[in-house]
Amino acid sequence: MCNTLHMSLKHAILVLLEREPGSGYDLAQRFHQGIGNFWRASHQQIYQQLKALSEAGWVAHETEAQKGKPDRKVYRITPDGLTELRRWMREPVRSPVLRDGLLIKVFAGDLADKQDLLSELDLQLLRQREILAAYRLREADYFRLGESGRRRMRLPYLTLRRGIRHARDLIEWLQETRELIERDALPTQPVAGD
Amino acid sequence: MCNTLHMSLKHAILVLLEREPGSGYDLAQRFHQGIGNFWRASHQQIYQQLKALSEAGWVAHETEAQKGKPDRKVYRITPDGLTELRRWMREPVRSPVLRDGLLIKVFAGDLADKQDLLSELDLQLLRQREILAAYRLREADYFRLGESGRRRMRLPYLTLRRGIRHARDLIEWLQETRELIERDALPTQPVAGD
DNA sequence: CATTCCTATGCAATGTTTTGCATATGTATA
DNA sequence: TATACATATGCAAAACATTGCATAGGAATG
Repeated sequence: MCNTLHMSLKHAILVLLEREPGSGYDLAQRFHQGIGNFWRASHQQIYQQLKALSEAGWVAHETEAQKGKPDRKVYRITPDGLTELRRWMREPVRSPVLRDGLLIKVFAGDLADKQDLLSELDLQLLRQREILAAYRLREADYFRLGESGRRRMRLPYLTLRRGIRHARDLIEWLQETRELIERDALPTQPVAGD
Repeated sequence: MCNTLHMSLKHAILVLLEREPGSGYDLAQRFHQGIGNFWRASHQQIYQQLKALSEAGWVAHETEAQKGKPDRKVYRITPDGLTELRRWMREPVRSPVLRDGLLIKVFAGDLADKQDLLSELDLQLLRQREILAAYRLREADYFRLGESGRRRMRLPYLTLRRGIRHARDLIEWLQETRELIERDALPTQPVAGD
């Protein structure tokens, strides 16, 4: 178990637990917030991985009884887990998997009804604008922090900047692409810049 | 079999076969080229999916004997496959999975040696610059096409534009992030634009 | 008082992707 | 003449991810 080189959901979990111990439920929330911008995981997946991490000895837990609510299992990273995390940090990352169904649809757009394709693009525009708005709120929170808070949250904020840029760039592409498809037009210029 | 709603590697393969029949090997090449910019697949995966697609009746193949080399199985999309592909084209896409280990490392950068983190960023910069250069060559090819060729390749080119933008944007982020980490500095302004 | 949502956990089955191996020949390079 | 690389296919096992279900009580809404 856990003998393959790259694994990353496990390490994403270890990173979160290194910052602060928490239950599977907590982790699911935190994935939905911060780290979830660049690594998504369902609660089932998190519970499965916590089990595997326990078996590997990289995390440990204590059960906390709660009145009314079900018990919480509060996980924390172990010294072995920290060692493993540091090892992983030194190893080069694999390039992220690219899997965007929307681009397949655009690529093969001739097979679809033009209106369908346009509404798909509109839907994505809507979603990305919502995502960007949420990121902008978090960014504003960051800039309301004092000097020391900003220093402490510097690295997470740098990853948020990546998310903001990504959403902003995707929105621009969606807009330009939508317009070209609607007008049945060809792009006249290469993508600007570098 | 094949009863789940969203599946996309299968559909990416169907899209390629709709454009032109080919063997598993051919498809692996084509993934590496065009569609591979937004959907990557190893040859093992392609062979597995071709088998599943055959069993579902969405593709069919004939074996072509070759002198010297092993036989090729040339796959083509069936009428049922085309029906399925059109159905899939009308269904909304799931949002792409985000899984970027580099961002986990930046997020948790305090655990790592600063030099390690910087060289990781440099490595990514190098890779992305190479990717961007390759995209730019393909873009130049596109603009050398005549009016009719450009019209025919319009949609694939629009997806290439997405790739170019993405690489360009990532490079900018990598540069700015690298510099901030090197200088131990805080970003002074929110990400510009919208 | 019924319905829905939130907290909190998890199993079982299925589906997808990766990893590691295996085969076989032709052509080009050192 | 070794060695490597490109063509061409695939199996088996493990790892990873998704889907659907299940439990259970409290708090809020209608």
